[in-house]
Amino acid sequence: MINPLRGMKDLTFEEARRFEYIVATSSQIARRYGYRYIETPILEETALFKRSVGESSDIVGKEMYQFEDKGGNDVCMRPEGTAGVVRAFISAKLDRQQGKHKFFYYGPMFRYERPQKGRLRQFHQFGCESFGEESVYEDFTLIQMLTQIFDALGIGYTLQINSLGCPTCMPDYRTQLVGFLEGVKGHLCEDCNRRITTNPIRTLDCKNESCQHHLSAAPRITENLCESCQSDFETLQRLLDEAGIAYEVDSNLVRGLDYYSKTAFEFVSDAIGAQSAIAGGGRYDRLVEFLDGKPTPAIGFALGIERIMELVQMPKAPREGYYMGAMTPEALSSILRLAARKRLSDTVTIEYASKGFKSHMKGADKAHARYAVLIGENELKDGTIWIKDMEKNTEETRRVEDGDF
RNA sequence: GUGGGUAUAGCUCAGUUGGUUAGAGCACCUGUUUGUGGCACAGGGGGUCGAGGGUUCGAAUCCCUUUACCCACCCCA
Repeated sequence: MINPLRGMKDLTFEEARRFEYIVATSSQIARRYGYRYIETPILEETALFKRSVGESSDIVGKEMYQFEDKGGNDVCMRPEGTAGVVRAFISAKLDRQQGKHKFFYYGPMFRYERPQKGRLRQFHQFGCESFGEESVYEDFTLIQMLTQIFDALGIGYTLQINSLGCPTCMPDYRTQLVGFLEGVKGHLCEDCNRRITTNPIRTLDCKNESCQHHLSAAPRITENLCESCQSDFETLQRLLDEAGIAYEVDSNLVRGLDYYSKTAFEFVSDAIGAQSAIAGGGRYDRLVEFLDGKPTPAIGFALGIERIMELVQMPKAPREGYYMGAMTPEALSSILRLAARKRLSDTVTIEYASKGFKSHMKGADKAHARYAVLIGENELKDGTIWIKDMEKNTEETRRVEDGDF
């Protein structure tokens, strides 16, 4: 027997239903905020991710499905969605227009990690990217949209926010932080020592307790923001307060991808194990430029569909459509004709085998059909069908007219 | 990459100090007189006990090896 590869899963039945429901609910809400669907390739040039996600990140450093294709190209299965959308934005030359563009997407992402609860090698994200909007009101709106999505899905969460600064204030802060880190480097773990040169900000969210202890006195980005960043961060908090959206400021919240600046946020659940982030995002005003586009402010988020599948409150599936069956073999051709007609507008399940009444009733129940439609000898003779509403428990015999009933 | 745990029916799991043809619940199929689903009752199909080797008269059970999965570290949505 051939099993799926490690860290890859089939979704069927109830799981597939959850998946569809999350995508449908999220898409519907995103559309209300002006987002439109975008589909980008799963396979991209490796350079795209190296330049956007960042070579210092673990994702690019050790988790990518990277290989050479038959044409000798260095390619990668996308490990996240933003890079591809930004690349598509630039490829379509939308960066040369002045307008605002909002896109949503969903689909598989690939990271070669050790699987565990809430972490697969092929997993799915739903995401939104907003281009051309500089205002912090957009940051707020995006967060608001996420709360609306989670509320619609019946999911509880904690919202954490931070500001990562911008090219004006970040370099100074970074220098300050490196200075501090050099002073305590003897007490920090191996990873953090490496990060001092590769990506010092990442030390802040090191999970090592000893590191956290020694980093507690580290300078905080939120206390070293430039005027513009500071004022935007304050505005964001005021807007959230006014909207009644609860949040925590976590100055150690550092997104794992290098491209974020200013607003960064994360939605966390305490009900799904160690992999608790259910959505994350932030502003990436410099990314379009890094990928050779014209400077364009942008902000986005992604949510992890599999993680949310464990939390979503599903509405009860109603009985739907028709179950049709014959109680005498001669009636099957009538069943087929009627089914074809009904299928122009409704879901129809056909039982090809001629069976007893009770057996058909069981079949209709199992098919979760709203209506059971049967033809026996009497009905065939009279040109009628017998139909029962499985929910209301009402039944009648109807005449077939114009091939329909 | 590092730890720990678990592998018995489609699913969730029992299986006593090694002892006859390996069990339960759920699910599935067929019946309970050719006309009423969910309920009940009766019957049925389905397992080389993850794989390989060893100890033994005898192994699901003890020992070794191996693989897969799960959880945690790490990473992140």
